[in-house]
Parts: sequence; C-alpha cells; structure tokens
Amino acid sequence: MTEEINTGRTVGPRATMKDVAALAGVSLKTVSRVVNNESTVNAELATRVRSAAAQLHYQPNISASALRRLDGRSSTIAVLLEDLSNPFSATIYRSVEEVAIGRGVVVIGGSFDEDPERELTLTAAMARHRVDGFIIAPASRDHGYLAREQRAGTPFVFVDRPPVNMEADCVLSDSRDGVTRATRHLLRSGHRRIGFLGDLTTIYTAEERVAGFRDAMREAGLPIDPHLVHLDLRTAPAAEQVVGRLLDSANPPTAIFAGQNLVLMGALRAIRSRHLQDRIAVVGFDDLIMADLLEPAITVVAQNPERIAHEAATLLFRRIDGDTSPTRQIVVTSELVIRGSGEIPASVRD
Amino acid sequence: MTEEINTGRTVGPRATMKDVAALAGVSLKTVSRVVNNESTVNAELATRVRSAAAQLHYQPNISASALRRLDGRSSTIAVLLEDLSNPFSATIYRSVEEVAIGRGVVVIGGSFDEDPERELTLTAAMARHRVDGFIIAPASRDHGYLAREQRAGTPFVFVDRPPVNMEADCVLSDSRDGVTRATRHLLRSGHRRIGFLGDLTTIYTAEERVAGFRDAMREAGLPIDPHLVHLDLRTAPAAEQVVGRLLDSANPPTAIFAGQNLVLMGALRAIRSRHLQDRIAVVGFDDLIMADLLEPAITVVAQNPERIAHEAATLLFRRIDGDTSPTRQIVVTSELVIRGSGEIPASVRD
DNA sequence: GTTAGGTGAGATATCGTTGTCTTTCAAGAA
DNA sequence: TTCTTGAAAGACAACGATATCTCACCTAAC
Repeated sequence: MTEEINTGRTVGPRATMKDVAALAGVSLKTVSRVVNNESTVNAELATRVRSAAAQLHYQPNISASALRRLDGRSSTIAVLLEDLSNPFSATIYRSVEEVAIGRGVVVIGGSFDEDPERELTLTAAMARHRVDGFIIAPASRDHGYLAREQRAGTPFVFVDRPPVNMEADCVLSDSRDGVTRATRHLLRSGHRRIGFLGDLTTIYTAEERVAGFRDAMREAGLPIDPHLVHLDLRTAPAAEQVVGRLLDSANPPTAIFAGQNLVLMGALRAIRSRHLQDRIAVVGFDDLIMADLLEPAITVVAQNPERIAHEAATLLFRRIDGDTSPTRQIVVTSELVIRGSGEIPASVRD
Repeated sequence: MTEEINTGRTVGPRATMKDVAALAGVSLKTVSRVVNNESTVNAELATRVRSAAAQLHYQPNISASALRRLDGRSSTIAVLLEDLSNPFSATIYRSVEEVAIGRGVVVIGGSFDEDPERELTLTAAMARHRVDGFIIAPASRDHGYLAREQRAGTPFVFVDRPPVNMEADCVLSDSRDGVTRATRHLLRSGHRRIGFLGDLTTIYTAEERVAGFRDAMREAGLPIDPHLVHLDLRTAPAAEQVVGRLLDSANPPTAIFAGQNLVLMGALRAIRSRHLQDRIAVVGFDDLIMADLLEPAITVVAQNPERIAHEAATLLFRRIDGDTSPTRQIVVTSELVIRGSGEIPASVRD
C-alpha cells in the first residue's frame, strides 16, 4: 500500500481540493462545484465528494479562494475603534460580530487609542489583508488617505465620527443634541453655574458635546464662566483634581456635566471625598454598568452602541453586496436616563 | 500615451508586484526581494523599486503571500472568548492585540456565549481562514476535535479554562484558591451563614469557584446549608430574585459571595432595596469599574486579565515561532481587594 | 438516421506571491 | 588570456482555489 492519498489520519499537511478529488475519483473542478453548492453536479457524485471531504476533514482555504475569485472577497471585515477594552467600543464590536457571523464573515478588530499614526498602521495592515470592508471610528481628522482604498472597491462606514475629505456612509449619535437636552434639564432645576468637563478637543464627539452645552447656555441667555469649562481631560485622576479645585473655589458650580466616563468617575470621587454627593448635581455622558447602584444613582445621556453597530454593519454589508446609492448619514438618538444625581436642585446649596 | 502602466491615479484594480516591477523596470522577483527586505538587492535598484511601490501605493497581498510561502503564515490569530462585550473578555482581547500588533499580526475575535455549537462554527471558520494560532476560552467541555487542527500545525493556548482531551498550553486564574481566601476572610469576620451564588455549572471556572467556597467551609469545619448555595445563575434579575428570597427567609445569610459580575449586581440590588447594605457583607468575583464608588465600596476577588492575556499571547507567539517544548500551564494569581463591603462583621445583624 | 441543442464534467489558465533554478557579469586566480 | 567563483537578477513553477473553455454524451426534432 504505497497509495499517496491522504486519509486524514496522518499528521501533517492539510487536505486540499486535489486530495478530495482524488479520493472521490472526480476532477478538481467538480469538488469546487460541490463545495460552492453549484447546482450542476449529479447528486450521486456530489454525495461522493461530500463524503470524501468529510473523511479528510477538508476545510476550504478562504485566502486561496479569494485570490482567484472574481469578486476577491476574503469574508473578513475590519472594525477599528477607539479602544476595544472600553465598554462603548466593545459593545460595537460585539454587535457587528453578530451581524457578520450570520453571513459567515469574521471580524478583525483594532484599537486606535486616539493615535492617528496607529490609525495609519492599522488601516494599512487591514488593506494588506484585503478586508471586504471597514467600520471605523477614526482618530485622525483627515481621512482623504482612505479614498484610494475606497476606490479600489472597499467600502467604509464611519461610526461615532464623520468622515472628513471623503465620501462615506456614517452612523453617529446625536451627541450635541443629547448634551443640550441634558443641560436644559439641569437648567430647569435652577442651576446656573454648571461645570463642564470634556475629553480631548481633537476628538469630534468631545467637540460636539461642548458645543451642545454651549447651545443650551446660549439658548437660556446665560453667560459661560470660562473657569467652569475644562477640556482635554482624559483620565479619572485629572478630572478629580480639576473638580476638586472647582469645588474648593470661592464660587463653586452647583452642577457638573462630565463628558466622558473616566472623567465622570474622577468627578464623583472629588465630590464624594467632600461629602457633597447630595448637594452637587451630576450628569454623565455614556451609560455605566452599576450607575443605578450609586447613591444617588447617576443620571446620564446614554448612547445606543448596539443600534449604532447594527446600522453600521447593515449599511456595510449592503455596500459589500454592491449597493452604489448615495452615501448616507444615520443619526442614532441618545437618551437622557434620569436616576437621581441629575435632579438635585440648585437651591439645596444656596 | 497608451501606456498600460498603472500610475495609481486610475480608479480600479490594485497595484500588484507586476505593476511595480514594470514601473521600476525590474523583474517581479526583484520586487519580491525588496518587499521582503532581502539583502541581495543592489541599493540603487532597491530605491527604484521602493519609489515605484510608493508611487503606485502598492500594498502586498498577504493572502497570496501566505499561500505561496513555505510556512503558510497568514499573520492572523484568532481570539475566541466568552463574550467580547464583557469587560473580562474585552480586556483580554485588547491585551492580546497589543502583543500582536508589535509583530504585525492582526487579531480576529469571536464570542462563544457559552454555546458549544457556536464554538464549533467559529473554530471552523478560523480554520478556513488559516489563522496562525488560537487563544481560546472554550464553551464546550471536550476539545478533542481541535487536535486535528493542532496537528496540522496551528498552536492553541487556552485561557480561563483548561483543555480537555487535548494537550495544549493554558493560562488560568487561581479562581479556586481566590475564592477560598475570600471565604476565609468572611469567616474571620464571624460569618457562619454565607450565601454563595454561582454561574452555570457547565463553566469550568464556575465550578472552581464553588469548590473554593466548599474548601474554605470544610477547612473551618462548618456545614454548608444547601439553601444558601445557588448555582446556574446567569443574570442580574435572576440573582436579585434569589437573594431577595434568601434575605426574606427565616434564617437569612449574614454574608453573600457573588461568583460573577451580573450576579453581584442582582445581589446588590436585592440588598439595597431592603436597606441592608450596611448589615450584609458582600464579596464579588471579578473587579468592577466604579466598585470603589459604591457605599460601602465593594470588596472583590480581582483577576488579572491583562496579565493572563500577556502570558497567553507570549506563549502563543513562541509556539508560532517553532517552540516545541512540553505544554505549560500558567496560573495567574487573583487578588482580594478590600474595600468595605466584605468587612462588615456578622455581629451587626445579631 | 442525422444533427442541433443542452447539460454535466474535465482540462487548462490564472489570481499575486515566493521558492528554486538558471543566467549574467564582474573580479580575481592561474 | 582563460577559467573559476560568487553575487545579483531574472525565468519559471507552484501554492489552493475558481473561471472559462472544451468535450462527451444524451435527448429531441427533422
């Protein structure tokens, strides 16, 4: 028995279509037809091929297939976000995975960490892998460099941040309006001195959030005390320090709006350590697990990452399927979730 | 000008090595040598090739390269975990990404949701994509089916749960010992009636955690009241209901150990709603963001997902690089983080 | 009976790249 | 001068698939 046919019991190389063809006694092309469920194969032959494939534990090589096929599809998409370990990005990734798996597509993830250079590195890596499409929350402020990849036929859907110098689909939260509504909510409780804490001003959404705050103040005809607006805050300790100084100042705010989760945590620590949690109103942006278990429970502007991801994935796959209609911008509404911390009236302190 | 050379300005197909070769006036193979930084190319030629590649925005096709090269490396690994949207899985993914990016390798993620069928689906998909290695927290309890892929040369590193019917590297938390230490801690505060809430008993770590609890009780010579042990709890509402019943019973526990995050949240809600948060001791498994902001702050057994991921990724890449030494099991220690809720003495209630 | 038409299956080229072999050419030794 | 040696660059095959073309073969119509 010097037979060369791989029976699947041997260690080593994987079975190829050639091996399956040899075992089934048919041509390579017939195996290809069976694997791709083409209807022009005799039923008995197809069964023979399938059983040979099963016996050899044949797994088609998707890369080889993509290389040769006309559409060049790799059954892979890239999901590139701020940081896959933060709940917002993680939820988006997971929700995209859910749509992708239904189409037999796998998802390559990447984190930009707000670093435009890392964005270049990662998008280039994805291009080398010939992903079928991108879902991207960019760190950079100019995305013209992606247009070439787009012209080569790879669709892009931007999430959380719109494309700049590029035409592409886009799914956003209504951050600006969400913050405006939250600020109005504070104003209705009588607050006039509201501290605003924002993330890096290079981030689109961070800018939108301040803008929403300014909108509401302007609308109410109130001046903004520049001492109460602190931007470019990224970490909890930084926010804790800033809020501590605000609270200890001669004319402290009666309410705080925290434009981001870590910043919210810092703010809460500063407030707690001064035992002011029942006197200073607090509203955060982005929901938190356990926000309801704090005392008072935290009022937040909650985004809807599942919905954002679902819209983005649906759009992307539609483009992959050949939709060439004009690009779309979808806005997913955010919701003010009232829990207590945002409803503390201004008068308590006065 | 009927020149066929792609200048990069045209819409359409991507530049290939052939295009670069034509523009640089060299052979295909020379371009390959330059792209792969082989030293046998004349410096001037190499420069010409590089500038042609840049002009055409040439991106090598990694799949084609993997297809042809002897080692078949796709520069892709799979990270398959319980649920990429939960903080533990998300942190592991992100930490693996960090190691991978340093090697120019991209990471495909997947979530099993404790569903063994989904595990089969996803591992097969990864095999079709010819990933270079797997980091996996399996949902199934028998991993023999992966041995074939392993024999074909793809290394596996198990995280959080050990391989069964398969020899592979493995990185675990010391869950059992961690829970034993936490239980001893409660016992030292005088607790004798401790409620234990566990996750699905099909999950390896869930079993380990109950076992750790039993170890500590046995060691202390205390009987375990079966009414106080509740397993197969997955959601916060389920846990809330169970803990509510426990607290309302004739002989309630003086302390609760919550074996998982969502279960901890349910327990806390039940306790809060009865205003017992300063009378019932609570210890959770897995750290939570904001655990320090609750009142009392939550004492937990904290795992170290970054460390687990780093060890796993390092091991995996060592295997990918050809290490054939015996498989290893690495145990990453967990830490009891004392914050207040776990230090409430039993006597307060008596 | 002959031929047109349709259908199923094989032969062959090819996708973009790397491995191997061959060729070219310059420099140094006999 | 001639030959050897070595390095650099090109020619060509092949990785595992699919696209396209061709070829049998069968049926139906004249």
